[in-house]
Amino acid sequence: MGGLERLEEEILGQLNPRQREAVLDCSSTCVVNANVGSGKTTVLVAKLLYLYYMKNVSYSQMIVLTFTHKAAEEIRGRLEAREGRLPPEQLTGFGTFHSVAYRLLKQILPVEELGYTREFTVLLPEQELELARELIRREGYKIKYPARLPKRLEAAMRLGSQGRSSVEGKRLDKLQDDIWVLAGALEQEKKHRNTMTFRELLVHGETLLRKYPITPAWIVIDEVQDSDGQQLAFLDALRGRDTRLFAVGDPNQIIYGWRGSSINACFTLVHRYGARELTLPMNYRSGSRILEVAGRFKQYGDKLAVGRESGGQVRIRQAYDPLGEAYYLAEQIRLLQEKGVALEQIAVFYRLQAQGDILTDVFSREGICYQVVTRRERPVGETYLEEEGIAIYGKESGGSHVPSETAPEYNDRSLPIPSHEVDGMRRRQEESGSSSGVRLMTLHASKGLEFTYVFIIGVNYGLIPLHSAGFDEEEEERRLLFVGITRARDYLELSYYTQPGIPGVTPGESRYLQMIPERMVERVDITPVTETVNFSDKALYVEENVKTPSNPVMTAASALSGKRKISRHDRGNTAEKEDVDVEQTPIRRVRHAKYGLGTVTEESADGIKVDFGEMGVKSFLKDFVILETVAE
DNA sequence: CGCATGTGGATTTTT
DNA sequence: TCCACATGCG
Repeated sequence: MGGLERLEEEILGQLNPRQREAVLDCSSTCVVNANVGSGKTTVLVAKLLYLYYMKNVSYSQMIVLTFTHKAAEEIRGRLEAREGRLPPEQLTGFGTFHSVAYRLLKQILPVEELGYTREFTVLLPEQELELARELIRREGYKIKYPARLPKRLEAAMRLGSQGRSSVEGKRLDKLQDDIWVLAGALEQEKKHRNTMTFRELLVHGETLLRKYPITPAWIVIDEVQDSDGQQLAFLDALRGRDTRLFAVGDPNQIIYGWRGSSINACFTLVHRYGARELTLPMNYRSGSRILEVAGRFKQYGDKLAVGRESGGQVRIRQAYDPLGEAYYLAEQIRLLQEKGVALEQIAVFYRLQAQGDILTDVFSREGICYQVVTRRERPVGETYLEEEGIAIYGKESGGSHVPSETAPEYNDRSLPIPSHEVDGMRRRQEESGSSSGVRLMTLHASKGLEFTYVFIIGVNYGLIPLHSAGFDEEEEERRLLFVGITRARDYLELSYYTQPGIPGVTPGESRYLQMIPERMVERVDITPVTETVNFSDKALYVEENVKTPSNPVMTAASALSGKRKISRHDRGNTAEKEDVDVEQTPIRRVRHAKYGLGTVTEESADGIKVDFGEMGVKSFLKDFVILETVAE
């Protein structure tokens, strides 16, 4: 008895009262609203331990669902840190929605009923598209908007045959092409080839679970706020009569509404199952100033309780344009680095991936070590699937059965690493000191991470919130900024462009920045480091910039150490300089890899027109073209 | 074929 | 708001 009590104390001892309440909860459905930094994963793992030791629920009777492999690994890792290594057969219910569905279909559910065999494979999105193109070629389907095939096909598949009849003949269907026929044929073809997409893992899993229910004792879900309709339906089918459901999430961090259903999954669960709702208050990992600012963007639940202890700084800064911003950041980062700050403790967030390009460009030239945090261009899903032993279409599944540790080697298929990343890595190796580099990422990618210094750039109207964001999306944009802000531990800097040079982006600060009371922030107007150059010519720019000693501006480093040397510059002066520079446009000769030598005839903020003589006059987007400036 | 007109989609990312 | 693509007319 004493042993059991000691064990309970060991599991619950580290928790605060609210966390403890969540772990002890035994309602049939419980939704925990976990604020940022409230110890969500700690609670989740404690819950699993508590169920195992105190409630005698074996791990194989639990289904533990996450959205990403990373999250699944973290939970398993923390559990195993306490439990020692657990045999995989006990953990078949642990993993992402998709991997759990996969295992059920492989091992328990009668897939034959749906026209599949146990040897089915998973069809990756690109492969499905390839299959569709093959069908178009083979059957001679006429499909309009070839460039939009992925989206149109997805819509057609989602709506299915019902969607077809409901849309047929109406305005939506006036294109009169074979997209519906293609969708049907593709469905057949996938069954014929014994393969299913990620989505179909859940769809088919749901269908079969409804007919052949399994009854786990507990279902535990991490980050519920991210689930879409299909995942909730799968969950509903997975849940037996006596299954208890424990879901943890944060409605303030719904930033993926655009790819799932627009309804909030937390609210859906509460309505559908009459769930008990609990709230975990925030721990003060961020400085109170930063929390105060974050509170302006919080939409659900209690106001953030702000402790009295000071700490954490928030600054709002004006930047000239994206290039000037990049050089400013390079400077700031160098100063922080000189102060001994580890580069991986510094992060820059932006709204669009394209905004990262100019940063990588400038950082490379300036010798700043960086790392772009993206998942997009790499076959991460594939890598993980292979590690989990999930059979992928077109690759030899080493036998009819489930995962074995013989993972075949197809690493040669991995996509090429973008060159800027190679640069970053090379620099990383050269500089023996820092192991990684400054983190550059979209606000979306920042979710779940934490840094000492955070710079959020381009907080202009038209970027944050994004210009095309409608009324519904607007709230999500606000949550996106909330997520970004709450990643900062000690220092947060928000900046906007006065000359964004991006279509649809208004000069000047976003309405969101005006939502922050002045008393919470310091405002800084910094004379752009870049004001003296025609920003179209990056190469030229660098040369001039290197020669120019940098302005004595207030830096993030000095701000934190208390030394303040703000230099506010006279605006009239700045405007004059700008005028002068815009007018001087020297004749420039450039070289293009394909068209050879040419003369620049016209140039705007993001476009450039070059006369290549016999090859003709070509227009390029500056972001994509590589032009070498030729000296005369 | 060239041109005018209309329409729908744009950005964020995981499995 | 702007851009790419489809369609229809001359």
